[in-house]
Amino acid sequence: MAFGQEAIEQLSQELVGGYNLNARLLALLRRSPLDGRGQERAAAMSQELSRVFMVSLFMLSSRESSRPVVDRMASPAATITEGSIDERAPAKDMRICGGEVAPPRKGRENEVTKKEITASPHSDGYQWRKYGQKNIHKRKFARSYYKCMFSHDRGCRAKKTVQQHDSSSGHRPMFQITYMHEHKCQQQTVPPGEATRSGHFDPQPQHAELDDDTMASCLAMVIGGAAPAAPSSSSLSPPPVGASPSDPDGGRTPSPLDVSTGLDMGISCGLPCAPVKAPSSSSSSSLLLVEAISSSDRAVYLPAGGGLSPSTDAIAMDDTYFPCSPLFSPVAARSISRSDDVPMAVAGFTDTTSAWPHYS
DNA sequence: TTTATTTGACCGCCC
DNA sequence: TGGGCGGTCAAATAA
Repeated sequence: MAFGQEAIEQLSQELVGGYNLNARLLALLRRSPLDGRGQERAAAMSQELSRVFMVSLFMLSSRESSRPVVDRMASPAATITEGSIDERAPAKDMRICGGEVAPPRKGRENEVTKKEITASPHSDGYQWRKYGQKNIHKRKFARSYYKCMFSHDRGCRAKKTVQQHDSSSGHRPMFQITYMHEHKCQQQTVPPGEATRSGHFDPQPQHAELDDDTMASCLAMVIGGAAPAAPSSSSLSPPPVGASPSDPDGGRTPSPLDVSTGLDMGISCGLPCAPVKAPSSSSSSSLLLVEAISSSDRAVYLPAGGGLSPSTDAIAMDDTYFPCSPLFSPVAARSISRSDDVPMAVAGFTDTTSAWPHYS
């Protein structure tokens, strides 16, 4: 599930290979006209690029989930929805419990409407109130219980439980969310940047699923250096607030990038490929690493429009950069500062000399 | 002072 | 029938 350093390096190597290959292909195509031999070489390079895609996707899928690549492309991102499940239906014998099949255990009269596995347990656009937490037998992490914020006012019975996977305690925690009862409160999804005091929702309710175009765009950006599809206008709005990964229960501790902190960084979060601004400080590196707020993952930010140049001089400090995390997960982002005296205040470029994504 | 979260206690289902 | 366990309540606590 979690990406180890070795896996990340493998994936990086694959993508670096794809990048170099594409550069050669581009150079070849610019040599016009292509003779027969040139066309053959271009076709071979294209095939190799396809292989890079497949290998990379396979690595992602085999480490992140057991779902087939194609399946996940139809419903990408780090959220795996199991669809409508009613525990009172015959399927109850196949309860999913940390990826294992557990024996059936009939619960209260709670109609399970959906289960999903996600890195951002609050990405559903609804406002919830936590009403309990319980250590579950043989589970490493406590289960949190939430009610719809309007359960009292509007009689909405919607509930959800959040259970962190035992195997996801490392770099990329994953959570199983179980929803019970449909919302009857006509609650509007929370608009970006509009945080409640509890901060108990994901500010980008719809971002949990990337459409195919976005996915393809991100892939194209990684492999070919093309600019990603323009994100929706809302992605350029001020940075909304995401829940902290270390606090899946939606604690009240403000996020370091809370809107109210007034940070002037152009860091957006939430939507896939939301742009960030490079820091004004000088750097010789080509890579902006940011840490995802909602998943504790780190996303890689690439320069918009031109892809990455082998030359680090090509990185303009005031350019806009787009995220493209290895999992293409639409995550909220906050910057990482290597400076001890200004923790998490400004985005920082790493010291890597590689012109290609490097994860640390 | 208000509101949300935490946490121990209690309740009910299941084995 | 009793114990184990998950779900919920509500007082205490924190922000």
